[in-house]
Amino acid sequence: MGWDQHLLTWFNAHQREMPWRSNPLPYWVWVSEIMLQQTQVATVIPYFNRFIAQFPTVEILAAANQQTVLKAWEGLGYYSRARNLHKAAQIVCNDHQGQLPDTYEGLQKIPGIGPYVGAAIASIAFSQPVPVVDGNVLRVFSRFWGIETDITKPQARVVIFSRLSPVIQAKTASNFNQAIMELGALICTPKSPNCTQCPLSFECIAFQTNRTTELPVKAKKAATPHYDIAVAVIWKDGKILIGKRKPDQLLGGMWEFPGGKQKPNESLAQTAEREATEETGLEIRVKDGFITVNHAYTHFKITLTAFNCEYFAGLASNKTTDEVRWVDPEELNDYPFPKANKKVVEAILAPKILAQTPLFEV
DNA sequence: AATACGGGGGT
DNA sequence: ACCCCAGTATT
Repeated sequence: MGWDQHLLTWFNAHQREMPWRSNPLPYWVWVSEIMLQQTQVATVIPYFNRFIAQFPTVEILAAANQQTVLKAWEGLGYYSRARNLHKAAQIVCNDHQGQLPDTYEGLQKIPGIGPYVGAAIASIAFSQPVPVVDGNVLRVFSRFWGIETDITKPQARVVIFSRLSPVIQAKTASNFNQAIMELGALICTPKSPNCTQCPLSFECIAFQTNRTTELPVKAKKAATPHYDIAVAVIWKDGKILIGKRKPDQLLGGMWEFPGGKQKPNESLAQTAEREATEETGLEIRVKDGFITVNHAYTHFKITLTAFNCEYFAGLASNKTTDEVRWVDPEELNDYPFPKANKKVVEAILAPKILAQTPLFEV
């Protein structure tokens, strides 16, 4: 029996339940695979269930507005995935009669679908014998075949894709691809792989030569910089000013409080006032800071401090954002906020019990 | 080929 | 702290 058969047998016995596995409709596979990019299964499951309940078909997704889709994506990150999925749904409905292309090449013409998702949909939804090459696959086969190509280099994908292509078969393409990824997630883990339970260990070069800690070869990432950020929660007649970030940038289409990076020789309160004026044209004055949030993005880290601010003068304008809007505090949860700003929203809305002093002593 | 792009979980 | 995660688009 070949190693691929051992893999499939193991998968039949050990695969996890996932909502999109119960019924691999192309639309479900599509949505799940977009969500699963750089995101663990456990994180995706609740988002997937809510998303399918809210947008049960590609037509309903296409008809939704982008803000609704971003709100459904709120907290999941990589928001270009949501913007591309929404745009792609409209393309599929307008140009493809609501049907996804059913080939590896055709799928990759759809926005947001690259080599991985193209192969995943082609194999899982359409039984095409195309191998997926994700982070799990790179790790599993670097070890299994003793490949020493740095898996952060594009070349590693080419090498492993071409070696898997003659192995994968149409009849079992869906399970074959999912089995490798499941093996990578459950057994052939980055640290301390569970080789004693691995169905491929009998032929695994890394295991047989005791090199599982040396493979895969992977270049280290540079340390990310840290920035101090101040944001202004500007109050006027009981409303708060928020801005919508421009599309196709970091956190595009999401809402935020005006603010930015602290400059040298500047207090955080001064940062909040300067940035708020630069971004909105308003004249404001900081009253008090009320929360500090630490947050890590992909390429940098921030410490964000939020200040309650008093409005003095000016007409709010969208100098650096797509749109600015005065909203009631109770309306804040209707808007999609990225994580760090969401924590500021929660602090605004939280009852300030601890800050209150008793009205009278007994 | 290199870089930008979120956020959560594991060690 | 650092690494990793069912990657893609852009340069």
